[in-house]
Amino acid sequence: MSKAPSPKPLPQIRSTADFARHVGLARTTVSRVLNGQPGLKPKTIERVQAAMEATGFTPNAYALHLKGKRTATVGICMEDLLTPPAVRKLAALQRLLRERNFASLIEVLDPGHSRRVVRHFLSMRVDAVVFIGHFIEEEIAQRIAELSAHGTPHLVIDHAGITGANTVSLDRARGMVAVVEHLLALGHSTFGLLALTSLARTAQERMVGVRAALSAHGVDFEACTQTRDHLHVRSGDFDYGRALAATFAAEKKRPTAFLALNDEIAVGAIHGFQAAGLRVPQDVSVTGFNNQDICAMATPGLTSVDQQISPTAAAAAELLLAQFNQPVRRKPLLRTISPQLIVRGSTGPARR
Amino acid sequence: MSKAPSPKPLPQIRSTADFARHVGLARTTVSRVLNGQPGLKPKTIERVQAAMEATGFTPNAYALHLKGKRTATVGICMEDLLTPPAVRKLAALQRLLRERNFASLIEVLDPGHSRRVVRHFLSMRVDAVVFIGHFIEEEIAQRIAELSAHGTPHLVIDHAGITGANTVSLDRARGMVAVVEHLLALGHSTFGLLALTSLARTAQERMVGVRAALSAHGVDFEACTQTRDHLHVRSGDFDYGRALAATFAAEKKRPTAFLALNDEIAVGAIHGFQAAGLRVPQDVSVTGFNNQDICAMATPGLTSVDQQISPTAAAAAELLLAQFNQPVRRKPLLRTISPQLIVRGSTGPARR
DNA sequence: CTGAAAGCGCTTACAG
DNA sequence: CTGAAAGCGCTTACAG
Repeated sequence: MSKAPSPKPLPQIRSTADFARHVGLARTTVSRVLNGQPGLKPKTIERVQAAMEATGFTPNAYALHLKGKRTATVGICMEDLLTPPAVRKLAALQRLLRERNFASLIEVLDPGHSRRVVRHFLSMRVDAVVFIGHFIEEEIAQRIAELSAHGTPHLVIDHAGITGANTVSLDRARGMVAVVEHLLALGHSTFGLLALTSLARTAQERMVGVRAALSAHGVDFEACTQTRDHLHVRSGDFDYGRALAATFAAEKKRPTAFLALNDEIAVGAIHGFQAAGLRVPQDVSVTGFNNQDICAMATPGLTSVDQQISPTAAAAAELLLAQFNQPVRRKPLLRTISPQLIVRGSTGPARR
Repeated sequence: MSKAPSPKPLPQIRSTADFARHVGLARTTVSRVLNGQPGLKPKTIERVQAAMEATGFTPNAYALHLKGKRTATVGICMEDLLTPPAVRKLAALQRLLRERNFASLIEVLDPGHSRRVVRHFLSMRVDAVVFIGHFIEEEIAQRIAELSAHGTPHLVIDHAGITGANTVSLDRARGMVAVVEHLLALGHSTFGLLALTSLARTAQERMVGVRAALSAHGVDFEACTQTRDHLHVRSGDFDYGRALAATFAAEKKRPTAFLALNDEIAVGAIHGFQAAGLRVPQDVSVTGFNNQDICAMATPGLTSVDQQISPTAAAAAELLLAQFNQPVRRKPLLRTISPQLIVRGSTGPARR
């Protein structure tokens, strides 16, 4: 490490008044330049800009917005920052907002803390509040009602079905329809469900798709699906998937196709089956959900359902802008994103 | 979807003046309650708090901080939001800051845009600016100099060696020393380097460790290390790793141990070797770096180097607080985190 | 282009 | 507990 450079002792400029004095102009004139107002000599503009560069002066945003200017800030509530698909949506949305000169305040929303976080956002006079992930339904419905009462736009990404909420969500049922039809086409007629019996909303949405697809093809749901979810504890998804697969592998009559709640569980299941001497996809087919990076890294590659991050973020940005332009609405704005099945090596023809 | 609940028509309360009128108290009194000042009747406090609940009034943060109160905000510049270890550090640090009642502004720093982002943070009068990731060195050094001139605390996480920067960084060289010693102990004496010849600082740091460990054990670096990095284009890391492995696999005399720049490349390499009919670790050992989730999901599990996220975040929070308490410093604050080798199935005794 | 003034929503002495 | 007042750093007419 080399030494720190001695910081140049800049004149302490803390306000436009200080700054105007430093440049030798009126405060009003400086303000005009800063706000790009017309009727100024090019020379004056240059002088101010040069002084900005030299001194690094930045007008106090807190004073600026107090005067009523839009804060151009969006508050984003994240379920957590450890779920890759959620973070990818965050990244994509933040990029779109940045392009439109919106800054974002990001907070992780621990259960029960949403009120505090949303109030902080409101005190920051955000132009909108976005929720990304899955939350406690009543809690968020409450927050949405408060935001609506305040006239603050909002948007929920991923968590469908919240009363009164403007929502962008993935059609998970449709994703599972695609999975089931893919497997039916490969000749499968018995299905193992991995973690799909969860009471979580996203699991239930998926189950709707599974049932619909099976019944549309004249297959009896009860007779041809099986689960062992209750036999293991879901601590880590990878291990849970492996344990579920181990259980199925030890049984004589087992399904030929396995549908997992997500990619981690699916990859765990592949490991579990392989460890038990079964081949994927020759003996059993396995599918995931989310199409994360790990799908490509599994052996064989994991057939999964892509969440379509870019279209999701684009729809989100669109719904936000729509609310900025026309804040008061009767009906919630709803947008559904269609997922896309990505077929890889983990699914193959059913074993006869 | 059910209908939106008709939002209760709250009286429009926009300021403490409105609010005080609504409660039937003086503005000053309300302000006292809000700031927890002494000498107030419990009844008054209750009345105000009840009204806060009922109306959802939140004092305007922009007016509040204008009066000179600390904004209790930290600006965080991220290299990107798609690198899992960086996001995990962000999540851990944000949690620690939140516990101390600091909010965080998070921005992705595209190359060349750091000035704009940092100026935005300064206009928001953040208490500190944090950089997480690897950046263009001169660019960030420049920003740090500006922040220092402004008297704004800063911290760089991960990018070691920036002139004058307060830094928390992983001792990557030490991590590689651990890897090399582990492999030497297993009897390996020839090493394939996967993507480690990159000019990126983090790669060079790792190479320092490799060289040091080898020479400490009397092994000639030139004679016993090989690379094929130049033969392929690094577009995706997984594919790059696979391609590099395929090249090595096709050669007769090849190293018995392979050290990858990161986990993705290592997992790709495992796939590449296995596709070529080599067994891991019986024929070749492979190591990664970062200890991401995918290490457990690979077959066999990937021996890797853990970044020690929690200690990193803790050190970061500590250095920030130190600066809040004593803003002006001569020497940059430096903290080094020791990584930890995690041994899994991808490394085994060298083949005779 | 300048300068004096009002106002944004808050806090903080200060006198009652 | 109340009320009038000053001030934080900005913008925005307004008269010169």
